[in-house]
Formats: sequence, structure tokens, C-alpha cells
Amino acid sequence: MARDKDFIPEEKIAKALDVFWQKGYNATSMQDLVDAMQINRSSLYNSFGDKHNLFLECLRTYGYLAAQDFESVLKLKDLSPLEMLEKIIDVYVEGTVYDCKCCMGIKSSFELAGDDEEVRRIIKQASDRTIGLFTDLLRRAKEQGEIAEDKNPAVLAHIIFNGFCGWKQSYIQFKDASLIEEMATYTKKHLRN
Amino acid sequence: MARDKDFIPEEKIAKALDVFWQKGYNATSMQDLVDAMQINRSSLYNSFGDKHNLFLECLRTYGYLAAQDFESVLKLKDLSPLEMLEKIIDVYVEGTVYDCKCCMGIKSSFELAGDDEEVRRIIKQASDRTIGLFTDLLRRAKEQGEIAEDKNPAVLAHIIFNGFCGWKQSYIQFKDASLIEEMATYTKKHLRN
DNA sequence: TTTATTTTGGAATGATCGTTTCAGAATGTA
DNA sequence: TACATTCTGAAACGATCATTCCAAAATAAA
Repeated sequence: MARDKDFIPEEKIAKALDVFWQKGYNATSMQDLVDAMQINRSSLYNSFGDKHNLFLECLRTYGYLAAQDFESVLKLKDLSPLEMLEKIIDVYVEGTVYDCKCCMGIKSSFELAGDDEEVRRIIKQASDRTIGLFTDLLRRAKEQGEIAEDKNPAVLAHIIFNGFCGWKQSYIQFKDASLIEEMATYTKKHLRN
Repeated sequence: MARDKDFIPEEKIAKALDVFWQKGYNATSMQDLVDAMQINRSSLYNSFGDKHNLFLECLRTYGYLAAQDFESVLKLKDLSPLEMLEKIIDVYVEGTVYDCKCCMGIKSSFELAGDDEEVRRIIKQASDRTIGLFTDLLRRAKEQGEIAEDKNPAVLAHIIFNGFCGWKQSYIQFKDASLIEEMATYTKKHLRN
């Protein structure tokens, strides 16, 4: 009974996501968002609620995309479970070194997850999904004898996932790509023995 | 020729550090600092410059204290190099689980170090000092045959140090102390073989 | 075409931001 | 005691913050 929006919400969320991703929550102003999304202030509030709500929406989108990114490796045929996991690690290293934008989940976790329960919940959900994927691959690797019998897939999955966090931080600080690669190589080597 | 300050600067820096540590840079207002430091606005600006400068001072203090904290383990006698490193890991795990306040270096790194060169420099300096300590311990452990000949002390030191980052993040998200302990155990086990 | 409903643009809100100003109190030195 | 200098307290600064409001433009359905 009334006119439609002049924009596609998903596209605007993607624009906002870019800004939040780069600057973080607190350092991003509504003016930044209005500029980046190329949308009127009223439309922004009308469609997405306030800043906090918009951020949550962006974080959900990010979590969804990031998890999908990890899972895309599963589609590669002719790879054993362990090889898939190694491929995932390689892809992540590439992303860490190539794109200076740090993982938004990690960044938001340190900035907000301590105080903001909803933020924590969203990040945890995305983490759970990815750690679950890793655990599954490791369990299958164990069944096929690719990794030792005494390894605990769940703990190992957490360690790999958490290693990612450190690699990002290391790269921010040292800007040393080969160091990240060496750490990844070390991690992969210790999966096998 | 004129009156002295009514306060001890180091004490006020410590108060400010607490606030920045907990809330992060952007989420901390000058009003928060005035309240916490129990100091007049003018005195604050007069003694410490602006917000950014005060933050840098706090970060330097933090880095100094954190590095000292790691080094305090060196004073323990009757410990081999590898045992010292294991002790350091244990102490860090305890700190991670006991004190919900995340490492300020890591937090600031993700919030600011990407854009703020001075912040990056300060954090890097503290990291270098601690990673240097770890490297040294690992080198001595290698000399004494505590760790395998094919290990690279420098890379291993980075891996341990970076693992810390992930543990913090994991604890923020999962609040699972035993998970952190298991990850630490795994790390220590893989130092030896 | 009319009507009901929504979007849109832009101005305006009060709150809070980091910072400055300034008069007066305080105090070390001469 | 007198002077020079610094610190202190409180108010005030302009800028920016997130958010709201309202009238006008737009348009889907009746």
C-alpha cells in the first residue's frame, strides 16, 4: 500500500559492514555510516534501527560469510580430511597476509564481547560452527589414521582456530609474512605427529 | 619556585591505565579518566597532555609491567630453562582464567595498532622483549637437550606468545577454564617432542 | 484517481566529546 | 615578607555524537 525502499537492504548492510570491520564499533560514527551506505539518516534508522542494532546485523552477516568461507574448502574433491584442514589453514594464512583487515570476529571480541552479551553470542555462534567443522575433519582424519590415536579432535580444533587469532595479531605487529607461514607450517606438522 | 603537584603522577597513570585497560581507548572518555584519577581536568591536561598522549603513557607503563611480570619467573632457582617456560605458561593461564581483564597489549593492538604507528611501536617493543625472553629460554633448553634439535627457538617463541592471544579470546567467548588448560597442556607437551 | 502508508531529505535535538581558558589559591625561592 | 611560578577548580568552548522529528515526495493498492 506504500512505496518501496529505494535501496536493497543487504547491499547497505554490506557497506556498513566494511566500515565497522575497518574502524571497529566505537570509532565508527553514524556520519561515517551515512556516507558509506549512501543512504539518508532517516532511512537508516527506519530500516535498521539504531547503531548498535545495525552493528549486530553486520556482525551476523560477517559471521555467516566467514563460516561459509571456511566451508567452501569442503567442496574440493580428492582431498582427505586432513588435507582439507591443511588447505583451510593455507587459505587463512593467505588472507591474513594479503588483506590487512583483521578478522572482524576477533576484533569485535576484544572490543565488545567482554561487556556485550549479544555480541558475544553472535561471535560464539560463528566460532562454534567453524570449530565444529574443524573437529569433524579431525575426527574423520583420526578414523582414517591420518592423525595419531591420542589426539583430541575437539581440543585440537580449538587450538587451530585460536592460533588464527594470534597470527593476525602477529601480522599487525610484525608485518612479517614468512613468520606467519612458518607458524602455520609448524602447526600443520604437529597435526600429523 | 612554585608549588608542587598535589599528586604522584605514577599513581595517577596507574589509575588511568586501569580504565583504558578495561574499556579500551575509544570507549574511555576524559570524564571517565577525571573520575577515576581523582584529579582536576586542568591538572590532567597540564601534567599528561591530551587523551592520546596519556594513553601512550599508560600503554608504556603496561608494557613495562607485563614484561617484568614474565621475567619475574627467571628469579625462581632450581628450574631448568624449559621448566621456566612451562612455569610462565602456567602463570599466564592462571591470569587468563582468574582475571577477566584481557591483555591490554592485545586489546590495543586490535583496536588501534593498525592505524596508530606509535601504539604499534610500543606494543611491538614489549612483545619483542617477551619473545626475546622466550627465545633465550628455548635456546638454552635446546643446548641442554631439553627440546629436540630440529626446533627453531625464535619461531617457537612466537608461537607460544601468539598462542596467548588465542587463549584470551577463547576465554572471552567460551568462559571455559579447563579448555584453556588443555590447550596449554598441549602446547607444553609439544615443546618436548 | 484517490487514499493510505512509507520513504526521504534535512534540519534540529540534547548529550557528550576532547580541549581551553582564566581567575584565584598555593607554595617554593629570594 | 614578597615575588614568581605553578597548580587547581569550575565554567565554557566548539565540535561531534547518536537520535528524533516533521513536512514533503513517492507509490502500491483500492
